[in-house]
Amino acid sequence: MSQRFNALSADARWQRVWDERRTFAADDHSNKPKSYVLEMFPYPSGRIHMGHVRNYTMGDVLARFRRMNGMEVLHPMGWDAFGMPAENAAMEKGVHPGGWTRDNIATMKAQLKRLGFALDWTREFATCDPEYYGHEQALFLKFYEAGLVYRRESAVNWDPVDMTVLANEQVIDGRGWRSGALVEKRKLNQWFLKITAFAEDLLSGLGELKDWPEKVRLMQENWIGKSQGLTFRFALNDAAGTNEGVVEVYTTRPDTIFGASFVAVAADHPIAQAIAANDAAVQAFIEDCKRGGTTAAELETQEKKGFDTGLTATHPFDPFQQLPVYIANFVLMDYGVGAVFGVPAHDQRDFEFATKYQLPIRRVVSDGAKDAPEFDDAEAYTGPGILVNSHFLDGMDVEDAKREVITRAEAGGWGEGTTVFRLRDWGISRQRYWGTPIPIMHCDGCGAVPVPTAQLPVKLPEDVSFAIPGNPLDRHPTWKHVDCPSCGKPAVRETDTLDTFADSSWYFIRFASQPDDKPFDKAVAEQWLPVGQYIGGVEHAILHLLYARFWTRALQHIGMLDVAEPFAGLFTQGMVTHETYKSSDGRWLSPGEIENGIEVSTGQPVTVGRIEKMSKSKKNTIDPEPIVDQYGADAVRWFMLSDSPPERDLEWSENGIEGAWRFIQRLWRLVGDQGGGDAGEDIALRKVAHRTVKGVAEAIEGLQFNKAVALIYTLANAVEKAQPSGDRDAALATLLRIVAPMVPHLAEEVWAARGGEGLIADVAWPAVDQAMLVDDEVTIAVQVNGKLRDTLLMPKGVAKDVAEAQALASEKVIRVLEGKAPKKVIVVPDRLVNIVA
RNA sequence: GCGGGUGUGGCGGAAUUGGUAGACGCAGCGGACUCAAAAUCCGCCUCUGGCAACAGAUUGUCGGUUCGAGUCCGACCACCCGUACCA
Repeated sequence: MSQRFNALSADARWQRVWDERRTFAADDHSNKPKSYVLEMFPYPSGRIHMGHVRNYTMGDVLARFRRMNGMEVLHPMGWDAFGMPAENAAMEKGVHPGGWTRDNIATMKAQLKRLGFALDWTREFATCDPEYYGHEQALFLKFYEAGLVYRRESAVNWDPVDMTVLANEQVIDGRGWRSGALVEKRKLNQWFLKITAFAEDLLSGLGELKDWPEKVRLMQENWIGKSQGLTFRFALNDAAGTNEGVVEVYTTRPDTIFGASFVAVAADHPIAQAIAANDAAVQAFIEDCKRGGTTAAELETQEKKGFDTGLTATHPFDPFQQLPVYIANFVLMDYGVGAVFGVPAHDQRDFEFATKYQLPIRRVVSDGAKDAPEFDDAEAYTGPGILVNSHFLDGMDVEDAKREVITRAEAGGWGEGTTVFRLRDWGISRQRYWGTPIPIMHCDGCGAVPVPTAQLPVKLPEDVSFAIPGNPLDRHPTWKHVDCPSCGKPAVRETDTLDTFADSSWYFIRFASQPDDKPFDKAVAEQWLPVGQYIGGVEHAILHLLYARFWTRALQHIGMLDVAEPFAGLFTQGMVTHETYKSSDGRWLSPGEIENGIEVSTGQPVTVGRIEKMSKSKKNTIDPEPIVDQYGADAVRWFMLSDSPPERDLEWSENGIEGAWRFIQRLWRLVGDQGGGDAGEDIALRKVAHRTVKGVAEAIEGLQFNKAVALIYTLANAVEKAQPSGDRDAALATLLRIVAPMVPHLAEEVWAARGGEGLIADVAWPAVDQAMLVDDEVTIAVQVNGKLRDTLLMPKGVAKDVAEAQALASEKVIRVLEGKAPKKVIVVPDRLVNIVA
């Protein structure tokens, strides 16, 4: 074997062999135990970035490891190919979104191939393939039949200059990103999926996902946001005291009802709308509420504004107390019933509102220190406590008081205890071209009519223009004009397309089974599902993962698939980061524009900024492809796995990849060594080898690749230092196998050179001899008052009193004790002795 | 604003889940080999004081529980992710 590992030739050779032999094509009919390893499929943005490399390397190591452990592994790849960037490219460069996307896919596929991932490319598809989105349309119609789809008005960001809907991302500081116009909310009729029908199931299902990160389950739980509260009605009166009907409110704090000082309704609440009909001032205020975008962060942080309607609401427990009714910009029509009562002393938002409009602030829950009705603290008290100034509730704790108010409201017939979820139905309408057409037609006579299944897929027209803003489907001359399948009269197609989250809500099912005539085959898909290990960025912790969970449950609900949870195991990996650089005049600079701290083009010194996520805007990206050219796939893979724990950020560094490359070469020299055939024993080395095998296996299964790497270094170090022996030869053979999932090209090359049979990709993971894992000696720490003073080498399992006696006999201990008698001695077997003096 | 997370040497991190803090790697320093360099190999490497033995300090900050805290509890600080039309 040559002195150096020639990565470039080895990479190409083995990638070709794996391709030709279809080594990683999963067999639906295998009788081996099945394992589905999946990484979140990429959006074809142009080129592979380091985040992809890291994500797919992790999944690849696990997939290869499971193959070596006798499993039939499904490890597929495809493309999340619909989305806004393709339309942006179309507008900026005059290309077709489809062509742009296809080109990107070709580039990125070639780049992925060069990293030697053990992927089943036979199952590849892109979500923009009509074969895929046609089946998605079929699923949409199944959901429609099952009553899980409906249409209603909902607000979008509206750019009044470009006359177009903007994504939240396209609103910058309240203005449209192209026109610069102030964005406003506008209501459109849009399609929704009834995810709230599954709120309870999606919540309780989290309990079964024990192989999900706790943080993701928590985030989803809070997102679904189940709360118990009271829905009740205030009698509504005008200024003259005449009854004007009722206003219904929802609250999670019925206990604080005696602290109420106002009622607030949303700007689009029917009461607000009714008053506005003949009051210009109210109308103006409601118009004012429409300013700005639709994001929660914007709504929550904007200035709290209210408009006093002049109406009052009668307190249900006190007919003499009248609460002013406001229209407020912070009340959302989408949550609860679109109206709340304000308790300034015990809700921070209400507190700010009351302060601004000089409404009473009355304490009704004691914080333990104060209980007078006058409230003079700087902020609301929202903690637990005992009710005060609340008539019959006085003396109760918060929970008891909630129950008491609900009981009385129900008895009095003016309210009921209700469960409300924060989760809102999934708005799936997008006023855009590059997405799955929603397979509905609108007929004047018949209303919304589903496209007949035989007419699927509803394909996107190719001849579209992006010269002007707005949805090209809407202004296409012919595409939307059809005959109603029900009555035959002229009708129009729905021109909204589906949210791309719909595409990614079932792609993992299509990977498992992809017949031509239906979205998937139930029995085949169920063989693979749920996905055993799903890996991707934590930024998807809520939306994508919740939508996919919902979609799967909806399929189960309509009997198409008997799987409740799509992803049994989830792992969220960290980002790849890099230093940022700025020129002397404040421009971002890419690493390539700098040499030795000097900007090459100007000769000016460069400022090194913070380490941040690689992004085009900060110019701190490193293109993986030239790195692979220079160092080979294995070095890149090794670097991606080393050092940083996978769930944390990984800082890309030149030193890091250099170090990985050096280790690859060292490994090559080491495992390339044929060994001397020496029969001698080296029990210590044998122990290290077996421990390493066990430790690496556990680390890979636990996706703790940095630990696996550290263990492999330890074994490599031990083998290098060892004298020739049969155990050394065995350790080398072991080392080769355990690095195979991480550096597969090098491993195949050595395996072949050493005359190994077949591919190392198909070889079994080494067996562990349990006897090699036990130690007969242990090092015991000796502490005085918890401070380490000495260590003792003792036989494993030594009796407590022996350990104690030896510890007390230690010279160092005697010196520290200075003749004082120990008060107490704590002995932890095989671990430590702590002398309390 | 709200929800979630992270914080340990010069750097990335490890720590048997309450029991010897700093494994392993990177960088650095010293040495070997070489005419020289690269590569490789050997050694040192948390900080402070000390020639050393050794002593003291140290896991974002402050406080608490415990024989013993990186790990548990409370308060705070900084940064990151998400916030429903970016994917």
